[in-house]
Amino acid sequence: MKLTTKGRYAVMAMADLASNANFGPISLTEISLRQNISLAYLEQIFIKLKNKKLVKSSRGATGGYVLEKPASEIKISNIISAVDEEVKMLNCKKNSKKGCNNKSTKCITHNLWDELDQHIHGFFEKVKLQDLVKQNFN
Amino acid sequence: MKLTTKGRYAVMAMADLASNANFGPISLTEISLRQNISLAYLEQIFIKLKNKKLVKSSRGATGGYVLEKPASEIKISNIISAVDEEVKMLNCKKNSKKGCNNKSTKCITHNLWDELDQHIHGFFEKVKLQDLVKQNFN
DNA sequence: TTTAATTCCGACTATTATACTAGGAATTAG
DNA sequence: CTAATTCCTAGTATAATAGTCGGAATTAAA
Repeated sequence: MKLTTKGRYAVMAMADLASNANFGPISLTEISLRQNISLAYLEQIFIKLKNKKLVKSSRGATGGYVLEKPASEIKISNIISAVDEEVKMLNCKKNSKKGCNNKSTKCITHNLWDELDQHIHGFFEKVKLQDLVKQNFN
Repeated sequence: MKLTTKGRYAVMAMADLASNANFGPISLTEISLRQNISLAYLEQIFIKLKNKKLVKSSRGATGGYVLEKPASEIKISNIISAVDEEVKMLNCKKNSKKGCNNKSTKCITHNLWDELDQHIHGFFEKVKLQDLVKQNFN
C-alpha cells in the first residue's frame, strides 16, 4: 500500500463528496475551492476513482460527481489503491526483481516489511469513508 | 515516521551487525558485501546511527562497528528515526506550515493520518532488533 | 442556438526528495 | 610506512510525484 499526496487528496475529496452530498452532483470546482487542490489535478484523480466505480459522473453544465455507493460501504483502502499505482513502497530494495539483495534469497528484513504492510492495509480496510466523516475511527 | 530505503538499509545493516556479532568490530566493507549496499552510503548511515548511540565505532585498520546495546534493547523505531529526518510523511499537505488546507483549521482527514502514524510507530516500537534476527515478530 | 460550465483526455513540464558518488582527512593496527 | 578503516563535506543523478496546459466532448440553461 503506497501513501502519497495523491492518495491523500483522493481521500480528502471523497470525504468532501460524502459530507456535501445533498442533491445532485458536485463539481470539481467546488471541491477544488473547498479543499484547496488544483482543479486539473483533481480531474486526474477523479478519472481513476470513476474507473474503480467509487464515484459516478455526469457531464455538461451542472455536471459533477456523486458517490457510487453509500459512504458506509467505501473503505479508505479502496480509495487509496484506486489512485496510487500499486507499487509496494515497502520493498526491501527499489529495483531488484529477484530477491531483496539481488540474491535469490529473501533478506532478513523482508518479512518485517511484509508484516508492516499488512498492518497498514488492515487499518485502511477497517476504516470506512463514513467513519471518516463522523470522525470515529480508532 | 518516515519510511525510505535509507531506513530499510539501516535496519538491514543493524540486523547484519547483530547476526554477525562475534569478536571485535565489523567493518562496513563486510556489511556492504553481505547486504549489497554501497560502502559510501553505509558510511553516511552509520554516522547517524552512531550519533544516536545505537552503535559504537573504532577507527583505523581492523576498525568497524559494534552494537552499543544488546539487540534485545534496540527498537526498530529507534533505528528508523535515527536515519530518516523526522519529517512526517503523513502530513495532509506537503508544504503547508499552517493548517492542512493552508487554512487555520484541520482538514477532515487530519486525524486519520495521525492515527495511522501512531499505528506504524507502535508497530516498530514493539519489534526489537533481537526479534528481527530471530524472525519472531507478529 | 449560443453560451458557459462542466467532464474527459493526452501530453508535457517542474519540483523535489532521495539515492548515490567523489575526494580527501584523520586514525590506527601491524 | 602502509593499508585499512572511520569520518567529513560537498556535490550529482535519478526517478517519482506533483502539477500544468490546451483542447475536445457533453449538456443545461439563457
